[in-house]
Amino acid sequence: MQNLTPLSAQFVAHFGEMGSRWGINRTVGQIYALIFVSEKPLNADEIADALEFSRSNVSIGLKELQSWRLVKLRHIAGDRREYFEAPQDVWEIFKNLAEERRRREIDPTLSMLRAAMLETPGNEADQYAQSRMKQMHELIELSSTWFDDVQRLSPETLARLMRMGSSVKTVLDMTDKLKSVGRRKAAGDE
Amino acid sequence: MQNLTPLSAQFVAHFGEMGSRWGINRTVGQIYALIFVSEKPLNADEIADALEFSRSNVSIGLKELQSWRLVKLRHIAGDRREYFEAPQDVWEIFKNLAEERRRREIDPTLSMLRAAMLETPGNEADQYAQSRMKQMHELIELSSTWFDDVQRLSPETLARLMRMGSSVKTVLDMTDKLKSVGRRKAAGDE
DNA sequence: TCGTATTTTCACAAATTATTGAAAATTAGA
DNA sequence: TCTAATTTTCAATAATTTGTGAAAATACGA
Repeated sequence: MQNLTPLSAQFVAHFGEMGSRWGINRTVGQIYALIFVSEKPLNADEIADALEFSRSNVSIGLKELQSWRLVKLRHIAGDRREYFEAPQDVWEIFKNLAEERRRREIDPTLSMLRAAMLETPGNEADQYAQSRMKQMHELIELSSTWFDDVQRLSPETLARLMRMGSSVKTVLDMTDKLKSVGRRKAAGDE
Repeated sequence: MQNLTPLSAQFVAHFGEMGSRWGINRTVGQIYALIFVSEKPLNADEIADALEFSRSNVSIGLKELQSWRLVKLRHIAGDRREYFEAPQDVWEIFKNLAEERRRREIDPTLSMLRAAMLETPGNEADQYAQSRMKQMHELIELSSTWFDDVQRLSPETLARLMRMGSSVKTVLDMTDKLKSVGRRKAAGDE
């Protein structure tokens, strides 16, 4: 790799290797890694040059990264070329990625399952199959609306929640107790 | 697909199509779907038969699913063949999957980043690159220890937490207030 | 509008991954 | 140990995905 320090080269190579596990390809992984660690935005030629990929390959890779919202297009005054950079805030990156994955990997399944819920099972086996699909549907629905909610929290709140770890349970229990007291004060049990 | 009701056939086909997005292949996706909606455990021949795959392909697919901990091997009395089933509890499935993904898709990156943190940056660009890697490392570390913690919660507690959605913030704030009162009572500020 | 810098598309070649049938290995009883 | 049922491996081929260079399209300033 042209011009890369060992530190960056290692990072780029790792992203290349992991790319396929992450559902992007080697090239795309490397391009992203390069952009991520670069202080200033890069143009396609710089990337092709640094990674020794063909210009067209870089073009396709950048399209792919844009579709994942992993890179942002930037224009630099007095330069016609398109420059790319990764968002500064890693939380933003995380959220974009999660959203995009959800859109591609989860939502289609959710609608398939919703449709399956509406069918009338034809026999005993079908009835079981549908009940399994229902369980899956509920789990996915729950976790994805939860994700929606959490996503709306500020990075600070989110980080706070995470640092809290499993002690959320204690808080949850505490809240329950308070709520039940409130309920008892206000009216009878439901 | 041999013997499958339209409902199951649709489900199986969907998992086949989504497979590649999820990092497994079409065959593996379909095999899993079939096992998931089946009331009783299935053996490899039944699967090959139902999906019209070669026996060897099914064997490879089942190995793959076992490595993901998505299917469990079961033996049936008086039958030498190996039978496979999916865990009953969808939360268990979710957790297994998440754990396995983490092991394969996140942990290797975490160690690469840890190693990168130890290097001494050679120049200004390297210094920036390392700071970016540090940001990434912190984010991943935080979310994965959080995941460890949350995973230890019972399915009920977890479901409760999720249903709570964004109102966790309120609870968090409340807790902070209580804690700060406690601190003030006990000693001075830190 | 033209000319040029830049990006994108596309057909093909290369590489990788999936699938198969047959052969080999394993397993459990007789 | 031998036999038969069952599972796994493997080499071949098929299918899919990735990467390239050249050509086409686009965008912008003169």
